[in-house]
Amino acid sequence: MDRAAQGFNQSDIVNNNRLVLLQLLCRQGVCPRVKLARQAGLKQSTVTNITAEFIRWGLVQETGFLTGSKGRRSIGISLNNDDFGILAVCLARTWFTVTVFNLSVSPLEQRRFEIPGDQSAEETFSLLCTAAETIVKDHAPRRILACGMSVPGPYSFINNRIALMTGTTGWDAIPLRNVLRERLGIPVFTEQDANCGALAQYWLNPDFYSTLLLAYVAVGQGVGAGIIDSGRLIRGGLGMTGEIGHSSINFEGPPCTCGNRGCLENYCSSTAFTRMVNEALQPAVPLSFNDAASLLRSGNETVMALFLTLCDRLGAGIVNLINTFNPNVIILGDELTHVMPDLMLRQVREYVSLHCIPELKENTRIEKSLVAKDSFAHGAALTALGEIFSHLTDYFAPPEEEEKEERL
Amino acid sequence: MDRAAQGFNQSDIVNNNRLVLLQLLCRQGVCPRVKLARQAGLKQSTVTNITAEFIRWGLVQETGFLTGSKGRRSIGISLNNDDFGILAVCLARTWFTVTVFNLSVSPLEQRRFEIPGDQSAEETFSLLCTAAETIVKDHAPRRILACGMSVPGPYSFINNRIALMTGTTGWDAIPLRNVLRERLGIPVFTEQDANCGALAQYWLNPDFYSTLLLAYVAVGQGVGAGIIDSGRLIRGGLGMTGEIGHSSINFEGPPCTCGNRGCLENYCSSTAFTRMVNEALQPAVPLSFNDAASLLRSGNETVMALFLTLCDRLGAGIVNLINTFNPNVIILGDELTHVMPDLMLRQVREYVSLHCIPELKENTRIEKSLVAKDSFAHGAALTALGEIFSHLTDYFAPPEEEEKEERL
DNA sequence: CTGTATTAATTCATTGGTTTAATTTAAAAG
DNA sequence: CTTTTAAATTAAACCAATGAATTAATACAG
Repeated sequence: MDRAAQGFNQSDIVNNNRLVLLQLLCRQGVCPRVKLARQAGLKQSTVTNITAEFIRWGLVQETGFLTGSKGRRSIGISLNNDDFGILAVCLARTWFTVTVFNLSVSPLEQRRFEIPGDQSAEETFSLLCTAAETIVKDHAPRRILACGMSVPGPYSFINNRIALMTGTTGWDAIPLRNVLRERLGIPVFTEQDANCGALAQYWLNPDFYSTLLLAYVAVGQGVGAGIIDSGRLIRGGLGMTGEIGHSSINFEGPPCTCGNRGCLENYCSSTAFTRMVNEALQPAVPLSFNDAASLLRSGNETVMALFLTLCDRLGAGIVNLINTFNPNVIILGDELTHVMPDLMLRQVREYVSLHCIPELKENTRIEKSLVAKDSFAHGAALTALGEIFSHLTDYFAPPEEEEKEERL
Repeated sequence: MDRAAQGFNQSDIVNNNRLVLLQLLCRQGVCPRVKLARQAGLKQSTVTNITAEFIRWGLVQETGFLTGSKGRRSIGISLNNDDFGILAVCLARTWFTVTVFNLSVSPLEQRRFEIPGDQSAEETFSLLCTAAETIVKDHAPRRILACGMSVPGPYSFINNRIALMTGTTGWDAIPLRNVLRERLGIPVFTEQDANCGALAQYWLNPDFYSTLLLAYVAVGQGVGAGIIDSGRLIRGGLGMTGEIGHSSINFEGPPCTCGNRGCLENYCSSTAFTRMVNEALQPAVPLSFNDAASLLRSGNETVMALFLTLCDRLGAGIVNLINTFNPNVIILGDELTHVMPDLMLRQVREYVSLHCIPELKENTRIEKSLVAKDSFAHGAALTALGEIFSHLTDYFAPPEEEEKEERL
């Protein structure tokens, strides 16, 4: 028995129907009203009513006629991608980006900043705020409605701080969301990177539109997963669902800082890769991740062997993920997958096909990102967009004021 | 961005509101209309309208006055537990039960049948059908609205057959649901046992009413989990979410029939326990699970040591579950947990507290079943009840016919 | 070139639900 | 005994989706 959330009233209907139409428009770009009606399961007259309101608000535009079919020509409508925008902030451990997107989640401009190793969290955050402010100003008069922010690792939703940002310090003390909102003067929404990745894959790849369960696995300095079940992110009790980096693939394995043994992250993250390469090659000066990645790409046999073993361990983690969630699709992303994506994919698929329950394996596609190269920023934008679409009256003039003005 | 399922219309409102009220009634038993209105977020007049309809249908009854408060005395209403019922069929590997429940999911009568080892699936199923038919007839004139069925292991929702019933054979060929529906003449709904367990815990323990993420772990001949996220079962692509028995806690562990190595089930299931006890004690005649369990209860030191290790392995699986799902509550159930529940609980909690990310651990309660002893049957009943509540007009006369009759 | 079938979009009265506000009922408090 | 408080009901108001009729534009058959 699924739980019915709460009692509905008529405003819930219209809010839901507005959301449905906007989501369809966001995915499809230009599209006639009939098509929207069919896809939403609504009547054409209802769609006419709702879109008329959107057009009054300036949120949606008629883009001209669409030809090709037999009967009366249809009028294409689409989200207003000229006057509005969304800011996406993507915070990683060694860099951050600020990106302005239009409402169809196409990037208009991205600015990237490296984070030097000796920079404090406060300094970085201050630069980040300035970068965000600047790019918003530079895009005037485009109205940036809200800001979405992708943060690495689990993010505590209780106090709006980053909870466990492994590999960096000082971020725990910064109330990211509140400060940024203050500086920008627009609502700010935060989501952890793996969830952003999952959102980007789910919403931006038409193939996955009706996927029942999609998992995005971010293989970076840690390993995290974002999981979307029937179109909804699974968040769990504290919003920390998907911390698979600290699930164990060997209960007798080496101890991890988290208290567990044999954590997946210790076998297959960019950190682990760098560590293993350094241990194997014993270079005079320790190699960075990029150095190790270059060696791998250049075909160094020792590094290659390490990488393949790493992929097998990742495969073990993925098998557990499949047995636990029964996803239709798993998408591998983040730093480590970008080094040799096809090799990794082949090796992981191979391991999975040998170790997974056949029935589950056959129904699980394992892919690299097939759409947005920059999943985290796209997902951050989608996070903000979802909030906007769900609370339209916070962003667009409620009709009663308009009526008053018309009488003057 | 959460996906809006589809366009809503007014009938969706009323269907949802009916469902909300029935779920509240099911949980709370007798309760006045005002309370329902407050909890559902609806106005009193709406509740009056909807309950009036329920009373016309005979689905709900007024039970008399409730006193105590200051103003006008309120009228208690509750589900009609006299005239209607639900049949729950619970199929395990060595036994099955048929149980008649009332609409508040209290068991009225249960009949249990053992399955001899040499009995074929067809024979068992035939006996099961007869038992179901008989108990329904014996409860006439109570109208049994539908039948819910709990089946062991993952159940393929594609062709309504049991897909992977480990430890037994022959079940794959039986279209359980269709045959049983034919025999009983009422709708039949199937759900796998771990999901039934999760449903029972979620709906029948008031403490868990607003739990964001609840996991029920069935430690029986295999290990399976049922996971409820925001009141909805997570099902995955094939309805096989929660097959954690075949997630690995040691990628170099012993091979499993599923193709993987070091599967959780091989360390901590009732099957594994029996096997380990036999290997350790080398008795002349192999011990059954019940024999092994008796030895454990009697304090046999060898068996006790094996059991504690088993609990540690289960703990490793639970830690992975916590890191993967971030549940608020984990409930341990099924066969193996019933042997020495408190000892198991203590040992698992201990392992978890030593191996889990502190922040997650502190926010996860680990419990044994605190309500229904017979979680699977209760969950089967809840499965059927949910279907009834969601499709009321299939079970109760639509109003237009009544109006015609009244005119005569 | 004309007529017909087809399809898209709009308009407006209707429908069917929730809600507002007023009313009735009844117990407790002063 | 009156007043206050609260539950339940009732009837009118309200509001979003809908159905039916209308307008508009196109392809295609003859």
